[in-house]
Amino acid sequence: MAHIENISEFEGESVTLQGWLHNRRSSGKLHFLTLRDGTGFIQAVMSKTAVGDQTFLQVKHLGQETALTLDGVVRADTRAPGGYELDATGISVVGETHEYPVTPKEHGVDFLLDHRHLWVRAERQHAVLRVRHSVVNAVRDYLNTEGFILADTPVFTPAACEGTTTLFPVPYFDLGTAYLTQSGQLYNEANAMALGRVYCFGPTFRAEKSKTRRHLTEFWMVEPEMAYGTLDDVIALAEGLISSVVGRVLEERGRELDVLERDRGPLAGVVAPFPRMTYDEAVDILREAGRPIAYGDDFGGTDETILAKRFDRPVAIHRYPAAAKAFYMQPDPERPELSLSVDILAPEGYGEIVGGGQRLDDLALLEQRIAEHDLPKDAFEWYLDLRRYGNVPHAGFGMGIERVVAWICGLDHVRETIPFPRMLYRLTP
RNA sequence: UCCUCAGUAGCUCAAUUGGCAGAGCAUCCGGCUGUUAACCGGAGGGUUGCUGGUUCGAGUCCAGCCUGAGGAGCCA
Repeated sequence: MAHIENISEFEGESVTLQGWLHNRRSSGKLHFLTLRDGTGFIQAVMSKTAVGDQTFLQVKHLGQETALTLDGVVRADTRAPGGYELDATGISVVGETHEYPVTPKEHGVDFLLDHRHLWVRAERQHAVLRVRHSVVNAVRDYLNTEGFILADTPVFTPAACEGTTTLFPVPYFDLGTAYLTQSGQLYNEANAMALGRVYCFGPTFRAEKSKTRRHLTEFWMVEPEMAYGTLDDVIALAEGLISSVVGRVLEERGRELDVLERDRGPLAGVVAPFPRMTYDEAVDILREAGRPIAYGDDFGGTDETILAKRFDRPVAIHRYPAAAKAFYMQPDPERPELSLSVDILAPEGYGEIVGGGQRLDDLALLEQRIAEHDLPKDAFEWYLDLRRYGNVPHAGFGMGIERVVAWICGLDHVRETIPFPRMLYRLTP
């Protein structure tokens, strides 16, 4: 079976393509039909003499997104965007369509999001989702090759992983309220003590009332965790992972990047090692740039953009003040007020794509931090067991897939990087 | 939660000082043998987000509300 993706293998041959009519341009005796089949887009040329008057007239009245199978001969043509065209010899209409809403002209964001179930058929959206597929595959391949075991963590959780972030409550039979996971990390730590190097990869839910181009309420996150791992191990792993993912997209999604008109230059330079700076150094840079930042504050979106724009590849910022990070971060032994944490900021203003660090492994200090954060100690007893039995240094991070895809594709909003985005004011379709 | 902006034909948008509701695309009809968001000619298509107010007259001015977008905070 021929697909548009590998149509070059069929040059000179008769093929049948199963797909949908993406667009039609007609003259008196020629139809130019753009067909899409899920793997790509191709133009078919249908002449009146080749198919006869009756078929030619029928095709003239087919609407956009009509489902059809098209028979024809594959021909190389320099005028065609993909390098190949189809000389149509026959057509069979599978599903008629009239007045398809998402026309080839411009549309507003609200209209497009209301029609997301149809918008995903558009050429740009098709390209983004194929890039996402490659990103996800590259992540899994890299971690698998590095000896990580996939050990997925639960979506229903009994309490907050990090006390601060807002959670989505769900009624859970007779056991009261469960919450949708906001991170698999705590369970990852348990799995790492069993399997050594592990990762979880699944949806994550944040009920924050964030309404920006970088936020979804439901997003996908990959979280590797390493027993006997350190902060340096985390930074090295993240560098390897990110550069591997970018390399894979450049290798296998060139056509999609062309459709998105993505400049390859900034992506080609994304190779390890990445520049690194401490939180202290970052604060100095921001103050020199005139930002009124108080020492100890976390960085805002504008701050992140200023820092990231100084480099041609992602930058790792490490050793944040402990107060600015979650309760489970290991203190820096040389300066206990700092944490062995790291954020990696994507270039070109795309912000934080990775956050992680070395986990707090001192039982007494962990108990103290849980108390300081007013977290229910009972709910964390199992987590404290990890420090009681076979306790070792360990480290890990989380990487947000949608932000990575948005950056690689050069999009201005993460909502286009997932088939059906979930946002503060949008739950449908 | 706060700040800013927007809502007129299926879609994207115009409408001058408050004075007849418009265009392109889409749809329908016709034309064209190399189009790339094709083009050319014709036709149909309106509760101007909602409620109230000012006025001889409101898409336009006033008040309230609804919906959405961008940003802040927070985060991946």
